[in-house]
Amino acid sequence: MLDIKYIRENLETVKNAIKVKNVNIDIDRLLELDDKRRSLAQKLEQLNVQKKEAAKTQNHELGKKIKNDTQKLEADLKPIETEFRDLMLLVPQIPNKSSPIGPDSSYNAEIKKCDSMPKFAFTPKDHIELMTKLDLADFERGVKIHGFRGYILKNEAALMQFGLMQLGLEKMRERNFTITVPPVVVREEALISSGFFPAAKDETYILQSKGSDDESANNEREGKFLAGTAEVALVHMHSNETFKEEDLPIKLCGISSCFRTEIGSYGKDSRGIYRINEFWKVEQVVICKADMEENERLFNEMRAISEELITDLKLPYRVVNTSTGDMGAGKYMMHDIEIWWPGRKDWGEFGSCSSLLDWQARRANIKYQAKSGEKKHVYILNNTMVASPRLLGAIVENYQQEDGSVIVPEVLRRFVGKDIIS
RNA sequence: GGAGGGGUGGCAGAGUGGUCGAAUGCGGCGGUCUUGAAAACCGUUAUCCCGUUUACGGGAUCGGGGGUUCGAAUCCCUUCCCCUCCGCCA
Repeated sequence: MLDIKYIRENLETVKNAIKVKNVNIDIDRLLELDDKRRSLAQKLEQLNVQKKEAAKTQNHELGKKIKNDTQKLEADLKPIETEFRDLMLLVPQIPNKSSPIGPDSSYNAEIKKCDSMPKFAFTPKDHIELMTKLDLADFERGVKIHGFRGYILKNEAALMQFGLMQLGLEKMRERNFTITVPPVVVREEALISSGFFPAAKDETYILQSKGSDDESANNEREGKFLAGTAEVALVHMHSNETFKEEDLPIKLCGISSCFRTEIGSYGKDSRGIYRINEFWKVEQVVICKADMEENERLFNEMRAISEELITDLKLPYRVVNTSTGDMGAGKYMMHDIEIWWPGRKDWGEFGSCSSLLDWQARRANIKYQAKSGEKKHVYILNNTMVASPRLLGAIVENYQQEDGSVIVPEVLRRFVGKDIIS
């Protein structure tokens, strides 16, 4: 969310952001609603003054009339407020100037690439074939249980997955992140705070809470949702809180299962473990003061942690500066780290490092008291630490040998108990 | 799943229809006293919004939403959360 005052005063900037981010929102309608709501609110305030007077003198006649007028005005105001609020949630963050402008990922710009790319003396197989043959994954039975995009991770793959998570956690601990295991079943508020709702509602699993047989009892009940990332919890956990500047930055790490419907990408990556409905993730979220230099410093720091992990795993990777249309409405800037998958013969996303500035903080109402005394919204950043089993696919494809066996990366051997899977 | 109690300012805690944005205590800030500090005493101390704009005016807020009433922290409905007891269960 942006400040409505900022929107009013920087209309061209906001309109441009809407354009380059490919967001569908009628900004003129928003401004019209803003005018209406402010003028109605003023009238209501005046009526309230009169109401107080009438109540003091116990003037029933006048009071009734004022009450009537108030109710009429309120009835007018309510739908305006609702529509205003709904539109406000769709206004995107103004993107960083360095981000390439373009509607989709084809405009992403490579800004860094590792030194050496792998060379194979044979034609590398993809992870589906490798994992199936080595009994590391069972896709057929996974589908039997879950349906389309189902999978079962098995044997060394299962061990490696939690080894990877553990490696990520060790890096988080070294850097004094607070390690958490937050809820993945979340209320709607949490998804609005973190910015996933209303835009990404399609991608979120909804749970029926209780009393589902009894419609009358269920209508008012709060529905619950399955979070697509621990970011949801890590952002919302501090909603309606005010930090002291000296306590920032707050560095949080969340371990969680993640759930995504992948509606809208039915045709994409329909096999394997690249795009699935449930996976595990270790996520970083950092809350800092509203300062661009601090924001950039932390952004680079967070990205470097991910790069360090990939370097430990000796995987070929690159970093791309994500284009405005691909980064998501709330983001100020986003760098994707991509790993080369020799079997797929393509770069595959490992994770995204993002800064949203105060866009989430305004939704979640997270502030800090600056040393100067004034209260400001915090800046919030997030980055993937480990996402698995996707990462396993990249490992298997890169560490395969001609006979179909897979070497276990050195840093993972202590979790798997062997050097080679065959 | 059943029965009951409760959500009030930074914290504790009064207030059950008007005089309440809210007693009192603690904490915070400023001052008096003191060589300094403590104690004591005096004063002050919520957030948000709108308009005017250095001091200003007004409004909203007692978990959230709705209702009753001339008037709601207070009454009613609903929802969220916390606590106690019983039951069930990992």
